[in-house]
Amino acid sequence: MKIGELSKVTGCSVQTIRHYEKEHLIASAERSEGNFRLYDEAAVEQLLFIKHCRSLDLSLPEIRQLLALNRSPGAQCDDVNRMMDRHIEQVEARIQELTRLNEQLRMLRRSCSNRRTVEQCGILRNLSATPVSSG
Amino acid sequence: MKIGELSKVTGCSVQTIRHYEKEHLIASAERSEGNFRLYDEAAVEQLLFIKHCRSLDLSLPEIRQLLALNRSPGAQCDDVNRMMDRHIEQVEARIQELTRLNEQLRMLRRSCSNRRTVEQCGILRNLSATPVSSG
DNA sequence: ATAAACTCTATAACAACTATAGAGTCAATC
DNA sequence: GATTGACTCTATAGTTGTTATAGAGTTTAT
Ligand SMILES: [Zn+2]
Ligand SMILES: [Zn+2]
Ligand SMILES: [Zn+2]
Ligand SMILES: [Zn+2]
Repeated sequence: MKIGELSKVTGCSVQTIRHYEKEHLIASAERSEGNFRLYDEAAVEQLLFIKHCRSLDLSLPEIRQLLALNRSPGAQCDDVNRMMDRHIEQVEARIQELTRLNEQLRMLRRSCSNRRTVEQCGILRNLSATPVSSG
Repeated sequence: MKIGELSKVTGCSVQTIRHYEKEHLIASAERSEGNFRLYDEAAVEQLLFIKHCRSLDLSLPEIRQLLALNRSPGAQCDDVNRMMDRHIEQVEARIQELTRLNEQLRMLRRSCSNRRTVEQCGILRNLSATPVSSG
């Protein structure tokens, strides 16, 4: 299987696959006589694993760590858990941050009722005022 | 006022201020005899405006647009409103996305109860399985 | 005169891709 | 056998909003 087919099968772009190889998320593929990368089913599996992780916003270094653990099946999985906990924390922190932001944005948006000139625009006036101290 | 003082007063780093100048968010500062940038109170105001916008996650192009509108006080402020609406939409979309993500992460996290070996780790097993189709 | 603290420009790094350019490979057609 | 088209290769730059350098120049104080 050449890289184009792997791309179709997995839904990862060709460049992304090459990028993952350069970043050592997948092993360097064997090459054909004409220097084309060649892949097998194992590559499909691994790429889908990576894609799944990415869909959960895990970073490439985090995924690299998970892949390494996956390769040493005897190890304890405390490391995996710690990583997941930290990652979940960060996601939740980001949600809180965006939620606070959203409230401020909606409040700001309410301060303009269209059809005004910029001069009287509550949005711009509020943006010009000293920002709300936000931690 | 030189750039270091402006930085202290506004809380923007020196590099950030130079960056904003390059990106035309603030006008090119006048220079001293020794080629140092010189600022006045208006620069402080404008930088605080930008900082306030950034704290709301408005992008630099968006801020550039707001600043331009601010400079033409006769214009209608429909543009401002449209931008804010779009921005709010995006923030809310991101919140939803992260919330869904968070649920999946927590579910995944529950599939491992520590002290197991990686081989039996529910997290890694689930990550290896075909991802949940997520729109 | 010299040192410390500041400023200048230009450039690279960050994350995770995406998009080019320019060259090479392969299969099929004429 | 030459040409076309689809594919692949490497290398490089762009995305976003900073942050961090390097190496040089300026100002202020001692
Ligand atoms: Zn993470
Ligand atoms: Zn308005
Ligand atoms: Zn926006
Ligand atoms: Zn586990």
